[in-house]
Amino acid sequence: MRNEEVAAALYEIADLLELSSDEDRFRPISYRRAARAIEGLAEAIEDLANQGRLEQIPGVGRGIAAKIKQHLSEGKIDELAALRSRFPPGLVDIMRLPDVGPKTARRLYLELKVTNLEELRKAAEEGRLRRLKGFKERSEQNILKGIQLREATKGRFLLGYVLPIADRIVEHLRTTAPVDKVAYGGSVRRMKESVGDLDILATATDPAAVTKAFTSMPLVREVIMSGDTKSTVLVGPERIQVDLRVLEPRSWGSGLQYFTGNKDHNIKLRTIAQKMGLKLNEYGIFRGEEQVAGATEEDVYRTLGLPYIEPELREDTGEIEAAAQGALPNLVTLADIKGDLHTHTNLTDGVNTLEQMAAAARAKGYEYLGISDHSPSLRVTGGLSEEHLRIHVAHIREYSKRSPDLKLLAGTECDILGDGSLDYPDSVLKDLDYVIASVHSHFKMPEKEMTERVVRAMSNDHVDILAHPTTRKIGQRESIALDMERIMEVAADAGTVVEINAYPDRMDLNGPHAKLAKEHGVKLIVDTDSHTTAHLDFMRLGVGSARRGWLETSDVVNTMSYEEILTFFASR
DNA sequence: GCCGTTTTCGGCCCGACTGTTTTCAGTCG
Repeated sequence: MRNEEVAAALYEIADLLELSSDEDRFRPISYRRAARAIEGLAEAIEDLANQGRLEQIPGVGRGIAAKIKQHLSEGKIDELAALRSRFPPGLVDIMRLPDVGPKTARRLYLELKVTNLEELRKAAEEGRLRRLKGFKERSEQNILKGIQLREATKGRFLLGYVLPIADRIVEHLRTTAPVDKVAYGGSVRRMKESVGDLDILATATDPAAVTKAFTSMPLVREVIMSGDTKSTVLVGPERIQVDLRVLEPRSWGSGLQYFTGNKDHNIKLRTIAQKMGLKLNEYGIFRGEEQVAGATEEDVYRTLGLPYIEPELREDTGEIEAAAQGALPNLVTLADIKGDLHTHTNLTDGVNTLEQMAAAARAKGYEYLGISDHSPSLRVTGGLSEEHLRIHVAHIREYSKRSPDLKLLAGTECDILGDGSLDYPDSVLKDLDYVIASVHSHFKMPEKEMTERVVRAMSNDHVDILAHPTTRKIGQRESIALDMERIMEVAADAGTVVEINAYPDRMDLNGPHAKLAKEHGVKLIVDTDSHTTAHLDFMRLGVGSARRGWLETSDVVNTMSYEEILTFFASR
């Protein structure tokens, strides 16, 4: 599947078109729409191209189809190459800073000769930005803050992006290399929402052959080092660092444990070993020279007097103590999830129809799917008017009635307006199966005001779920200023369900916040915020966050059956 | 560049907010 690669090229064309002031402002929109549709395809773009079906993709017409074909056959697109030659490559990075768009990026380039983030930082630090018309000291500070935020996540990648790559590499080695066992470790295995690199572990009798298979994978862009048991490569257009360690079978468990981390968790385990007169390292647990454990992770933990600790808990935030007391949670799993309640259709900013979304949910084996399209104030999403919502709801109910297996719930993702009021009147909200409320505007309110705003929304009796509470976008936008303790207190009091939004750049709430919610007795829901059928797969990421938050099935409302969850919302 | 029960041309992504503005351009969703 080269879908992501094609989508990336189209996104880049869109970015560069925006920088060209002489361009039609609708062209970038068209390219982005096509790129999103291609990302969401279940089929391989190559197959569609071969079958002459590219123009069946929504948003792909003759022009874009031709460019896709050129990309697939020649590995380049003439228009993209031409656009690239017009601007320095760093300009797109500048354009992606918060509060900076194409116009500002272009001016910074033309008027200050700034061509990348580093030069921009220098210009801001030297106070040169404020010389520009419309810029003051405040704008300089904002830009510096934006660069800082970007750097904090520099070289880090979204779990939602890396996890499929990890799966592919593991699968590739399993099928093409002489490995006995192979798995990924590191922060990916702990389901951290952003990860710096990828660790692959394997056992094999012929380590050199595994290393060779690893370094010659099609995905590899550069081989950094390649030894007998340890090698490092960079993969994909983002050049993500992937390390491979080939272990002896008797060290499989200890190696996997060691490379899963995190560091603090490992240090604590080694301390425990030490106190027992043992030594723990990546090769096993040793008493003197003698290896006493290491073949499996269970083996390692058991030898230290502990039950197995799930990877998502290994952050040294109390899991080792809980394990010692036999008080580890029985974590929720992906298989426990019976439905997804935060999804969009093409009536607002989703790509697929209601019927397509339902079919995809059915294919996942869900009992139910909730449709929650946007409310009117989110104009660009085509937020539904009251009248359109009523028609939509009727359509959803009619589908559900005809469907014996998968049931649909009619909901909304209703905007929380600046004053904490909701974007639909109560008379509309009361007729829905459930109501999701969320913040999409006025992000920069001070904490007190913002907290009161969200509290007011939660206090509306019709609001069932608070979606993506912090509204952060990883590496792009800071969390809004919220008193999270207060939010959780109010949620517990009002019975508001709080969402773990599994969309890769949101992952909101994150694990620690989810844990906080649980400690307040708040119920949570794991939702994908799907805008295409393919996005339903994000559930796995959200469940990862739930597990990082120590959540059990009883904490997560979409582990309930259809009847149970209907009753649950109706009784609130 | 795409698209079509208002259409093969002319709309589409509009309105609010922000910061710096003196009347608004740029950004965001």
